Amino acid sequence: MRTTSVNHFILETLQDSQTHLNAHQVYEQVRQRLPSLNPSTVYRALERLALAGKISVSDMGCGAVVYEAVGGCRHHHLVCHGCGAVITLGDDLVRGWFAQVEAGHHFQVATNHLVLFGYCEACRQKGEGQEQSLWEA
Amino acid sequence: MRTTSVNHFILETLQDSQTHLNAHQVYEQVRQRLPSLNPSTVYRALERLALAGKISVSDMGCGAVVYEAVGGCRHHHLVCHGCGAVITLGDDLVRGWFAQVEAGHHFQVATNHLVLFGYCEACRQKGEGQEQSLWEA
DNA sequence: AATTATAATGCAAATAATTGCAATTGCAAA
DNA sequence: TTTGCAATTGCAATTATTTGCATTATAATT
Ligand SMILES: [Zn+2]
Ligand SMILES: [Zn+2]
Ligand SMILES: [Zn+2]
Ligand SMILES: [Zn+2]
Repeated sequence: MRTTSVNHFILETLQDSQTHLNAHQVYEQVRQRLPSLNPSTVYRALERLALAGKISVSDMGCGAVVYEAVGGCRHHHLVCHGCGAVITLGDDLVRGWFAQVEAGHHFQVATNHLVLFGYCEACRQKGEGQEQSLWEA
Repeated sequence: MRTTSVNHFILETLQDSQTHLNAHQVYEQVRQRLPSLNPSTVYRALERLALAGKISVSDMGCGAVVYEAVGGCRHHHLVCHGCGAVITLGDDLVRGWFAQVEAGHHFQVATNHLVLFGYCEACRQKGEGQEQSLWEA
């Protein structure tokens, strides 16, 4: 990966924001410094940075895929299908399990920002996620 | 969820194919029985079936999201970034870990087809996934 | 500094997926 | 059955993302 200004600015933007940004948000930020920037350049740079392990790429149910800088303390998330709540999961529990998977399958896991969907306590009590239908087997 | 023919045919298509199909493939299949079918109807029906837990939705790195019927024996996958190899992971190891996550966070995990990316043994030996850059901290 | 090979970019076009809205349909209550 | 409501659909427009190709820029080599 070459040291282009786009790579640099995107990484800087994600590191500074410390949150999940979608491609358009990254584009708008970086465009302030590189006015001639093209959206497809951003998509390609994001893909590059992700493959290099410098950022994470995740579908968190927000319509567009979101990106985040992968810093010293990794983390993961639980996202509620009912209310959209995002719970952060430390890396300890995840790393340990990944190690098990790796050991059992001769495979090196690179996923650096796992997102699991489900239902939070509040939504579960409201009955969310209990959809039934006439089709049940 | 109502018992519409679209819901029925989509579910049947996915159950019969026993593989991962993308939205366009599902559309083509079902359209043979419902010629006036519209793609957006398929997307919406797929979303519905997924929310009801009858099918899984996953990005397996094929460009388009893929869907699969969730049958009796659940499974998950490891996908190699280097060569695209897809390794199937039984549900036992996954279910156990999900239970841990659920217990620790008052959250009911609904993810029914987990996909982890990484590098297979062969690609690891070829040096894939070892990309370095001039930027290393 | 000039040359070369290849990675990165811009642009336009293609593909994938979502959304608003009016018309239709399934389902259940009357 | 008939009626009424809400879920579902088609269609067009919008948004999100990818891709082909010609051009430009980076970094190594001469
Ligand atoms: Zn995060
Ligand atoms: Zn919730
Ligand atoms: Zn599968
Ligand atoms: Zn591989």
